[in-house]
Amino acid sequence: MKAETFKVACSNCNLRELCMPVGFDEKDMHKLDEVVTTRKKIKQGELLFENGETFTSLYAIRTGFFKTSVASEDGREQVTGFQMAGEIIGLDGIVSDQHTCSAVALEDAEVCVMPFDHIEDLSREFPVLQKHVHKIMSREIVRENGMMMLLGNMSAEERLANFLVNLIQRLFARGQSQSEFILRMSREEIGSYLGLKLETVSRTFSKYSEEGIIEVKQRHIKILKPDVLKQLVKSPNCK
Amino acid sequence: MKAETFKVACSNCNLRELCMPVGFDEKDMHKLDEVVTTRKKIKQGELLFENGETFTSLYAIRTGFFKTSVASEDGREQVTGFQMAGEIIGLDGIVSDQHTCSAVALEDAEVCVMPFDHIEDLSREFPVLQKHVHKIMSREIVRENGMMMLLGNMSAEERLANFLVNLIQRLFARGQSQSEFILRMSREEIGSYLGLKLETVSRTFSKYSEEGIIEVKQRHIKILKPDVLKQLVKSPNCK
DNA sequence: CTAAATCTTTGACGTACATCAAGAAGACTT
DNA sequence: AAGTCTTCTTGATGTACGTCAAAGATTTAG
Repeated sequence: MKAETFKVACSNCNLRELCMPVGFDEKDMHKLDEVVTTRKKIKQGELLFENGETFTSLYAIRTGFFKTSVASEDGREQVTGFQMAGEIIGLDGIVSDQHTCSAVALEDAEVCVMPFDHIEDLSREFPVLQKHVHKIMSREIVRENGMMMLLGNMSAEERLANFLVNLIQRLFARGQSQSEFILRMSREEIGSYLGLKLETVSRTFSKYSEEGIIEVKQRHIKILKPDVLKQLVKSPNCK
Repeated sequence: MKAETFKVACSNCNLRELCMPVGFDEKDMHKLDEVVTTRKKIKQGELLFENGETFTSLYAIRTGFFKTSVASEDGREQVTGFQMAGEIIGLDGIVSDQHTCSAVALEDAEVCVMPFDHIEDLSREFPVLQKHVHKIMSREIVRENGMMMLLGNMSAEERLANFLVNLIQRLFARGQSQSEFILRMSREEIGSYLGLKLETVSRTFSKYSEEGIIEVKQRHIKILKPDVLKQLVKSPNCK
């Protein structure tokens, strides 16, 4: 059940600053529109791509929310990231021409399909696009370095604080409320991402709640003391 | 104390198949030599680059062995990788024009310095180089996804088995003995990489040793039952 | 509107790994 | 060759988080 497709352009996309390079003049901007061939709608719970699937395209998220995950031989799942509007997914597929993780929509979503061949062709023509692609990939590498720090060194409390602060920052960058939001993922998915069990995630939420740092009602989160939360975060030290 | 530098070429480098793209003809091959400006020697214990340092170049390891690590605000260290001959380091620096991790030589080493500007210029000219750069970055992303699985889901025994099997495979690709080798890193560094304490690493080595899977004498490792070790590895499932 | 299914919370208890500590084995120094 | 330092091993003990279980809360199905 493949979702509908549309023909669209980056040049007048309100997310452009989040997902595409700046510094294009009018003329080049329209050439850049060629990066995106179509849009695609993904319903909640559906796969955008799956482990093992042939890699053809990167996807820019226009609306909605995704999780990516890898699976071990014996079926354990590790959530490797949560992605929202303006973010690019599919980079894992480049190395071997097939995806090594799966991407599932956690709410109804729409993505811009960017065939990687187009991206490569255009980025030979436009150095600013080339640079941008490199930065996107490097950013992902740096993010995962940070996740290794989190998974290898941090306590449950630090992990969850990290998770929440990161979420807040990304919501802020999108002009959404930083103090109140709805989690798109289950406790189990948060746990998988943070290397914890769902019970531990739940207990840690409760602990923060008792301490008056946040207010939790199922998936509704209200941040009462963002500063306390930020103090709990010992993010990788960038000089 | 900056190390000496040399002028050299990829075209006659014995590691080319590990670190550079194949499918170049004679003429292009010599253009590719421009990627590497100089070589640089790094003594054991010295830094190749450091967190916070301005990013200029990627480095291809010619000889020697490195670790990369990130540090948290409060000083905890997370080893993010061990790199050997033919591997490329420095990708973390691209996104913000400064390095976010540090690279230390664990034995005397020599690297090829590849200014990233050159790489970008040349890869606009040579699609095969462009593709190769993309694959290197994607490979690192996939590797780190695997590390997240390891750190988030695996027992100490699985982690160490994973570590050893990975090491063996990379030694094999370099024509070295897969059954006997010397670890270049301390128990503490292995522990940091695997999200364990050095005592746990040591105990797990001892356990494998008691079970006749490996022979351990300090940093000398002999693999007696590679198959048993491989069975312990539940690597990410690639369809 | 009721029933079933799913998700979340909370409690009681277990365990894998961490911590603390001390000795042994190498590795560098003079 | 003796002494110092660092790394590694092993034991005893502690603890943060996992596991198991049951009772709300919420969503979906009929």
